[in-house]
Amino acid sequence: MYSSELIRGTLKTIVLKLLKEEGKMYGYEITQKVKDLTAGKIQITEGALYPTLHSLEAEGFVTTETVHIGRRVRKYYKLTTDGRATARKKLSEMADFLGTMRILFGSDAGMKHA
Amino acid sequence: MYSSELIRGTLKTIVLKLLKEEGKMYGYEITQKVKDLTAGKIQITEGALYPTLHSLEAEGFVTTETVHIGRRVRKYYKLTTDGRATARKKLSEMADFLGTMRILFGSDAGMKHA
DNA sequence: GCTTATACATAATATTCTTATGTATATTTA
DNA sequence: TAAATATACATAAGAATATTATGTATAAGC
Repeated sequence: MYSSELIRGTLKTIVLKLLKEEGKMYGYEITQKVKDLTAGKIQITEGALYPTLHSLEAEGFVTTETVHIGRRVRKYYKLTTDGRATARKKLSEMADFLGTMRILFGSDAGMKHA
Repeated sequence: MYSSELIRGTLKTIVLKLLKEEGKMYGYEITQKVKDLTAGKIQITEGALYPTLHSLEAEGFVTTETVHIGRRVRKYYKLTTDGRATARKKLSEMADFLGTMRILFGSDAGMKHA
């Protein structure tokens, strides 16, 4: 796990990226997907995720659909047209930002898997 | 300029990195250096920087030396032994984190200058 | 003389996260 | 089969870290 301050600020962008790729996802699924993709290094907490999802909905970037699985409830999130535009913007900003970080921290930073 | 949320959490690490490289720096110099290195994309505000420097000092990671330039005052910051160890740790964490971000956002992310 | 740059600092506010707590169903394992 | 773990949602109190605004003062450029 990273010291949480680094992850701070990236959550919304991560969620938008996943929704853009997967079409629709529910909260718990998002936490597991991120955990998988990052080998457990990033573990999104529920206290952070659900408020973020709710705020994305309030901003009109996602719509929800509630599905019953047996007696349990799942709430799927999916991007709106606005949400797709925002995702594109945020993702391009993130790509640019990561490039800038690589300049700041040396071009070998973040290349462990190369 | 990036939407501020992305930069959030990286400030302390940026400062430690610069101090490690430059030996000693004063506050204003740090803001200019970061602005230069990032082509203006990251502009550290004073309200963020000075509290951060003060907290690094309170934690024992830097010492200060006040120098008079004419009638004006400059406060130089320099890493302690503890500070150097922390810098190493933070920088390696940052490198790892950037690698993880590149996995999450696609390996072309952050490679604009390649 | 006026504007901009240099150089420090702090306070009120906003944002975003952690930690703790709550509810409930489903599955695995001892 | 009882207990533990996993699935699945949610919110509230508090902490951390930034923004924005404000304050003080000297130096340089136009």
